[in-house]
Parts: sequence; structure tokens; C-alpha cells
Amino acid sequence: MKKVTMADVAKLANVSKSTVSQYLNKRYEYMSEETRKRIARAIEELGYQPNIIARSLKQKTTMTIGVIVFNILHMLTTQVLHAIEEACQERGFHVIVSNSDDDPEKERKYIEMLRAKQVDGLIIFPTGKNADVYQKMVEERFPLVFIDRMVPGVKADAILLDNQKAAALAVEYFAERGYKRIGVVAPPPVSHIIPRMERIEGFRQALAKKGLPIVDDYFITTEIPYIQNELARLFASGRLPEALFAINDLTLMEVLYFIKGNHIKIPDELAIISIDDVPFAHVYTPTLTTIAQPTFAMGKKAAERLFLQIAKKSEHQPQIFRFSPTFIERGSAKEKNVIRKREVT
Amino acid sequence: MKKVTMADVAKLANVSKSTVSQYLNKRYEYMSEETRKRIARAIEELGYQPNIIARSLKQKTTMTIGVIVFNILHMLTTQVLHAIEEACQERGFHVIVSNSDDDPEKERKYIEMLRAKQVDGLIIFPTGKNADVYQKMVEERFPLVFIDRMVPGVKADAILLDNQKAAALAVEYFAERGYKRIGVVAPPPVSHIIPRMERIEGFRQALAKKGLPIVDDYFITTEIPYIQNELARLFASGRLPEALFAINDLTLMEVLYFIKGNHIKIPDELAIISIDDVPFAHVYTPTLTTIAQPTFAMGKKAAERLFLQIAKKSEHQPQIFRFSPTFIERGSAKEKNVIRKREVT
DNA sequence: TTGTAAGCGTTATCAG
DNA sequence: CTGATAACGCTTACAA
Repeated sequence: MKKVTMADVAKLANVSKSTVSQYLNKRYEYMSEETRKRIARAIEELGYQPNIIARSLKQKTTMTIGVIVFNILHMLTTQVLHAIEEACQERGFHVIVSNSDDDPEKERKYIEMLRAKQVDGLIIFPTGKNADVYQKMVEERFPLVFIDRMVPGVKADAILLDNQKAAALAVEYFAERGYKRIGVVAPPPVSHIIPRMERIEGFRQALAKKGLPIVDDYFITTEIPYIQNELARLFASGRLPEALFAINDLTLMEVLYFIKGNHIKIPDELAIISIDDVPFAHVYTPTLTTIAQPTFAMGKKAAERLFLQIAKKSEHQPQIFRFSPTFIERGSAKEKNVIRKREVT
Repeated sequence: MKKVTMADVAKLANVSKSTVSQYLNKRYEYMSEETRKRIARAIEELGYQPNIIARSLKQKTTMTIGVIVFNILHMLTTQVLHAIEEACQERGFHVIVSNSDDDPEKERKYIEMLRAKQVDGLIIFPTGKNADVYQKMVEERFPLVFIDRMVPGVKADAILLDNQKAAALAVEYFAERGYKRIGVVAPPPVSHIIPRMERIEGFRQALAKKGLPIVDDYFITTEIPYIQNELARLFASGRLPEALFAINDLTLMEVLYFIKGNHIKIPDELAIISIDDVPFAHVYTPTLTTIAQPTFAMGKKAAERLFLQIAKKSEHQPQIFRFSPTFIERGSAKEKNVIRKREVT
């Protein structure tokens, strides 16, 4: 498959490459109707397709951005990706998606590769463990925005949920309905995963603020695969809380699985609120009360901030954006201690 | 932000660009220990990063493939994308993801753009409406594989579910358990969306084969937003079937929503089987009997076939791969007409 | 209004 | 073992 190049078109149309180039870049203002047509015909005839790689080399811009996610199967990821893709589409950008699998090594390698490929900017759901690499990028003024997680000390744009508020929303809702023994389910808090810390800490503080007991046993913070065990142990000992706050969709799934396996009734025996408005929340029985992240808005904002940086690399003031969660009241948490008839919610 | 190039490294190391190039491509066989070290040091010192764009221009290969999906929020898409990404990762390829939104125009534009960007191949979840464009690619021997849907007349690799079998699996399961009035829920059958046709037709044929009545009213084939209405109309008229086959995750959600709104009992009043093993199938009440697509295997296969084509463009025999669905028996369809105690499944 | 020629940062082909 | 030198396909001054 002989690639046809600009030179071929030029030859056929009897003009020079530069004229063809002008044509392609729609600068036909100073071009005779005549030549324009000849070029158009030549292009048509040869089935010419410009080679953007060559152009990129010259222009030093690829109209491509990279997105590195740490968990491509996470619901938040999918939705944010969707928003980013859409925003890019509008501006003629393309998106290279890479999955770091929450492995800092992989993440580092991807950043390097993507930059070698000359992407115009990077949106990262950071593992949090490559502060040096991130820092280098901001020093070089390479367009960068973090999303979902941020990295302390690295002065870059970050798009985050107001995690503390999300936790408070859950606790307050429970508290106002008479729940006292409230637990949280999360992966282990580790210092470089900020949202996790904020959600767990926010939960603790909200509890304190409401004057509710803080019981260590009710902090189920262990890796996803062990959550079942932990929950089972509590249950067996008869010390299960009355309400549970699941800090994301993955932990929610574990909680639901546990509940199902043990024939526990929601919300009567155990009330549930989770962050992330899972797609089946409204068809589940009972319907699930959740705290939604504005995923679409977040993705869009991330893209916008990136474009801003790309447009004027120099004086960009990095900023942290906290998005407010939305409380979606459904049926998995209700007034406590009220006898009601059995109903489908 | 002066980009440091190979020339800079060469100068600092006191060698020529070609030598540096050799070094970068790990051809140090014929290189003195001495120069190698000098180059390494120079690279280190300058923080040199190769520019892959330049290399691509020369080598005519970008180590990048494009994936065009028609619905980025569909569960199948997410999972297949994950598999593709992983396969690419292993071979050092990158993936540009684009969403055609099932709009042929957009799809066409994307194909063009991506090819202009010199991607080494394309994996497409086709809208089905751009036969001419697809055809041109196969004629040019441009690496291409279709997934999920295929395009009649276009001789390209296609990775598909055995849709007929999937439908038969559902019908047989229902039939063997005494269900007679079985319906299907799907978007409208249109000739260019093959899996839809195959699933609906497969359903019809399986019904015939089992000697079950084929009732027009039980073919609920309308756009997603109208499914509720359609279902409601049937329900109001008292002619709701005993069992429903949902042809994908999106239609399943509609069915579940309807059921929930009308307090219908699964499986006693209405049994359900769907294609796509939704993530909440095992925590739903009752648990959901589904027909899973081997999404991961399909994505992997798609990538493999594409790499095969990329490796030896010339003699590639296009092939259609039919993947067998897996029946996952859970609780949303049971023996019919048997009184059982109420149980949590 | 159009052509010439010099890059862009690599790789590849040959000499040396 | 190393170095010139010519591509790769396009853009962009600068001429004409």
C-alpha cells in the first residue's frame, strides 16, 4: 500500500507542496479558485490522507492527551473517562487511556511513554506514589491534572470530591434517624490515598460532632477480599452495627454480598449508605440510598483545566476543585426503631 | 523548556547522533564500553527523553492502535476495553479510545482521524452503517477487527458472541422448567445491527423448536426509553408473559425497573434471564440468572488478531470468531408452578 | 498567488 | 566501532 504523500498531490495538481499545505490548512484566501480546484481533484483522485505524525513533528503538538487511571473497572473511572472523551471530542483531541492498576511502577512507565509520544497533557488518577515524577512535570510546566486523588506537595490542578462532606452527609442522615452504632467499610487507610483518608477521617469527625460513640470494631478497614471475613466475625460475635457507611462502589458490593449471604434485612437490621451512585441503586430491593459523585462534571472540569494549561502554559495557577456530593435518599436507611408494615420500597 | 534532543546528547557525549541512536535502540554490540558510558551519562545529565513522534515518522509505525466503541457506558465495552488495554500493555502498544455514540458520521470521522494519526490498526465496535469505509480498509489491508457486531459483506476479522446459542440457552432453560408464555425485551431489530437480529431471531427459532407459542405481543422490541410504556401496557391488559428474556444489560435494567415499580415477584410472577452478567447479579434479590459473554476472552482475541495483522499484513485470512456464552444459573428463573416457601435466594 | 528551501528529531545506509 | 548524510511527510518563512 503505497502511501500517497503531499508531494504526489502537488505533482498531480501541478503546484508545490506548500500550496497543497496551504490548501489543507484552509488558508485559501490567497489561492486562485483554479488551483484550489485542481488540488481538490488531485486529492480526491489519489485518495490522499494527510499524515498527522509529520505535522506533529513540525508543530510540536499532537492534539492527543493521555489519561492514566488506577482502576479501569471502577465505576467512577468509566464515567469520568466518558466525560473526558466527550470534552476532547469537541475540541478535536484524542485520548490515550492507560491503566496503571494502582502500580506505581507501571504508572511511572506510562507517564514516561506518553510523554515520549508527545501527548499535549496528562490527566491522572494517581497512585500517589510517584511524587518525584509528578513534581518534575509541574516544574517543567507540563500540562497535568489530577483527578479523584491528589498528591500533597505537588502543586497541580486537582479535581476532587468533597470527601469530608460526603462522610458527614451519611453520618448526619443516620444520626438524625436515630442510628447510634454506625460503622464504616473501607480499604485500609494509607497516607498516600487521600480520599480514603478523608472519608474515614470525615466519618470519625462527623460521629464525634454528633456525639456518637466511636467504636474501633465498627471501623472495618481491610483489603476488599477480607471484608467478608471481617464482617462475618463481627456478625458472629453479635456486635454488628445498626448502620454501615460504604466508602465506594467496591466496598458496597462486599457489604451487599455479605448481607445477602446472611439474610440480613435492610434497613431494619442494618441500614446502608454508600458513596458512588451505582447504576442498580434504584432497582435494588430496597432501593439504595447513596451519595453520588458528580462524575460527569468532574471529568469535564478535568478536561477543561487541562486545555487551559495547554493553551497558555506559562501563567497557570494550579487549583484544587472540591466537588460537592449529592445525597440521594432512597430506601436503604430509614427512621430507626419505628415499626412499619413490610413494604417494597 | 528547551527540549533536549539527540543532537544535544551527541554533542555532550562527543559522538554522532547515529551512535546515540544505536545506543537507544540497544544495539550496543559494536559499541565500546567507553562510549556507551559517555552516552549514558550525557542522557542522564540532560534528562533526555526520546521523541517517539520523530521515530514514528521514520519507521512508519506508531505502536498505537485505535478503538472505536459505539457506547462507552455499556458494560461489555468497559470490560472488552480492559482486556484490549491489557493485551496492548504487554506488547508496548497504546490505545486511543473514541466513542462514536452509534453515530455513523462520527464513526467515519474517527476512522479518518485515527488513520491520519497513523495508528497501526483499528478495533471497532461498528455502527454498521459505514460499509464503504470498512471495505476500503480491508482492501488496503489495513489491520482491522470488528467486535460485538459485524458487517455483512466486509471480509474482516470479527469477534462475536454466539447470539443464537445465547437465546436458545434462555429459551431452553425456561421451557424445561415449564414456562410457556415467554417474551423478549430488546431495542428494535434493524438489519445492520447483527447481534440484535440474531438474538431476537434465535429466540423465535428456539421457541419454535420447543413447540412454544410465538406471540407477537411478547416481542417487546422498542427503543430503550419506551420499554417501560410497552411493558406497562401489556401488564395493564393482563397479558404479561410468565418469563422474559432481556437481550442485554440495558434492557435488563428497564425490566427490573418496571418490575420494581409494579411490585411483581421474581421469579414467581415473572421469571427473568438476561444476556450480560451484570456485576450486581449475585447480590440482587433474587439473584439474577444470566448468560455471560466471555468479555475478557473476546477483548483479548480481538487484540491478538489485530497484532497478527499488524505483524504480517499480506496474507491474513479474515475469520469470524463466535464465542460461546456461559449460562449462569441463579435465582430469577425457577421450576414453574411449584409452590415453594418464601426464601431468600 | 505560488514556489523554494530549511527545518522538526529520529533512523538507516554506507563509508571509514 | 563510529560518523556523514539522506530520508520520513509536513509546515513555514522568505522569495519570486
